[in-house]
Amino acid sequence: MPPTDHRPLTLRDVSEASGVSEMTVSRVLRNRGDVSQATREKVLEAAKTLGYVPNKIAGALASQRVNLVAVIIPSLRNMVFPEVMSGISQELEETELQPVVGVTDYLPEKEDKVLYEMLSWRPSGVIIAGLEHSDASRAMLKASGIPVVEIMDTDGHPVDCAVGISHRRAGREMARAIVKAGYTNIGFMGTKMPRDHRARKRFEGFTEQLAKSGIEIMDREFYSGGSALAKGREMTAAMLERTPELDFLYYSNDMIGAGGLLHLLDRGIAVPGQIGLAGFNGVELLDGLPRRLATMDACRTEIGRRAAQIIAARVADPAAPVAPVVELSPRIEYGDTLRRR
Amino acid sequence: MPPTDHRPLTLRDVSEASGVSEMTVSRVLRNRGDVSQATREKVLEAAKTLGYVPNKIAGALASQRVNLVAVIIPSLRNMVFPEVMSGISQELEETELQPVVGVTDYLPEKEDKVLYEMLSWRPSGVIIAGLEHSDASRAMLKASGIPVVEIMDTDGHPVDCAVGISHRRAGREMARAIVKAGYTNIGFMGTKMPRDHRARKRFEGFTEQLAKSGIEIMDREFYSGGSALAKGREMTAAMLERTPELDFLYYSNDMIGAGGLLHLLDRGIAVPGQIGLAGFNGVELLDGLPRRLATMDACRTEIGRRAAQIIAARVADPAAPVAPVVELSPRIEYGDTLRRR
DNA sequence: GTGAAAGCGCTAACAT
DNA sequence: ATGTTAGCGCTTTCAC
Repeated sequence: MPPTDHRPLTLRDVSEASGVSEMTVSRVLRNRGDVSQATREKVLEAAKTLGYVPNKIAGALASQRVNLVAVIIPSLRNMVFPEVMSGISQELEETELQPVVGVTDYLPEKEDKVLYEMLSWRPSGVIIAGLEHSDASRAMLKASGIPVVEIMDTDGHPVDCAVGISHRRAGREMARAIVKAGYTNIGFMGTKMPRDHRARKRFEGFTEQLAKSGIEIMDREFYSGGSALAKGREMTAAMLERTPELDFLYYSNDMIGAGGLLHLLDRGIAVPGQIGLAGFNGVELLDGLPRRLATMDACRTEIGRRAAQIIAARVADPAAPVAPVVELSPRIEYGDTLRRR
Repeated sequence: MPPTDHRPLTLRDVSEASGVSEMTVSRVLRNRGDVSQATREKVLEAAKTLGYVPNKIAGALASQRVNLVAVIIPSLRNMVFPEVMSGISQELEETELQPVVGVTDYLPEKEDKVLYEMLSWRPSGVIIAGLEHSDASRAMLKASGIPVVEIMDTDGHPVDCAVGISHRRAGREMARAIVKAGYTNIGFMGTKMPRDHRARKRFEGFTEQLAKSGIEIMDREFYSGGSALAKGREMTAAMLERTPELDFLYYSNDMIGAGGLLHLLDRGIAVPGQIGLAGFNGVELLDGLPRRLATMDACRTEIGRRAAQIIAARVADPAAPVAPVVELSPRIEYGDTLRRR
């Protein structure tokens, strides 16, 4: 076997193999312009037998167009983001655009880096989680001149436009429902992530609203690392030990809430009679637990869809009108752990 | 405000702003070659104040190098894959390489499309889930001339090389452990996914090994869609109704296994005394359930790491020696649902 | 319906 | 240490 030095095939190779000019080959491969049926077939045939794969790098440089949409999210391990991704993919499937994911691990420095990296590929648009970004990132986004949609959160000022829910409001509404249901001794558990602005805003909205009813959180605890389910169990056990008079536990996510629920059931504590529970996200994952945890849907797929729609519309027509902020309205799902009044 | 027509900045702009040749600007921005401290600072200053972001498309075309590694997986919604991704990211973090994800939804046609799409960006390597690909995909991978690592599975013949576990063996080993523990009336539950070759291979290995002990599966059921936990519950209930003499249930993944476990506990059935259970994957997610489900770790992070290492090594030195197949050895985790003999 | 020429924004290779 | 030249593989534009 000859030492096949792997020079990738070029348009020229297809051109020579088919006896058609590079230009016409290019037209056939992109379905652009009029090409006779005869030449079209010759070209396709040649391209296929050679195994030609077009070079998008050269194409993008020449055409100044890149069909990529940069999607920048904090993590893939929190089910929320894959679900947003699905919404985005579904919507972009109908277009020429393709999502490309970058992960920041909730680190602003990494966000800067990932964003810079992605922008250097000159994508057609950016979808980025959250409204809190470094000055450097905001500057890059503004200077990029491409459509930018900030997702998940609407409490703040987008660079370009935003699609999400108000986490502050979500926290307030949950507080209202809990107070209305007659609970007064309330504990909070969440993740120890100062960078998780959305969890923070929910917490703030929650405590503010409680304050309006003259209620203050009786106990709180934050965790990091490990299995959320197990942590929910442990934290709940510890908190009830410490503060036995609690009658409601609000969790910053459904997984730790589920852990808490399992602990209470193990202990034979009446839910929601003796102690009520609520989480956040509405993860389908948990359907199938002995009780359905009260929660609030974060509208993940819908957010992805809407964001993708905006990008697609702006790519199709840069002058397309865009609402600066699209705020979706999640509803409380009472499930079986928050009594209704 | 003048109608800022957004021509993105080029090297030339930085060159003019700093009074340094384009070539030297390029050198500074890439930390290549000797540049005096003075010019370096001038250039960095100019680039920063202008907000210049290099154009990787042009860079890649000129240098014929693209620091991207294509990672092609069936789904992001199955936690297995984000975990593999983490392993890959961790490992690539130390290099210049960057992972780019493509999702196939377990559809061969989509795999062809995604692969073609990614290869057209001329990545430095490909990491792709599974060993089963269309002829078209195998041909593309071979012709690409770049390192290709097929992951997750080692039962078959890789195009280039593979890192994973033998799912057939995993199925056999679980069968052996179950038989050894004295269970004989065995049921199986899994996903209705003819495309999930790894689940299929586990099932095949499982039944083959049982056959050697003269045991045949007594009942089986496959589901699709919906929450795995809930489905596990339902299927388990239905199966025990139908075939009450079952004393062991083997699930193709931990989520449905967990659903089954919750059902049995609700019903007050002794686990693993009356009925034993086992799943597959070793998802940390589930730590915190009332019992730890017997399972087998799929070595997800490790697989990602190893695959990334291979790509990185081959990019650094194309002649680097590579083992054609790296087979990791998952161990049975007995947990609390499979008695030990 | 098809082709030829110019150039997209960078970097390799070679000056100086 | 810095600059010059010639492309990378395509697409745009214009000519036929």
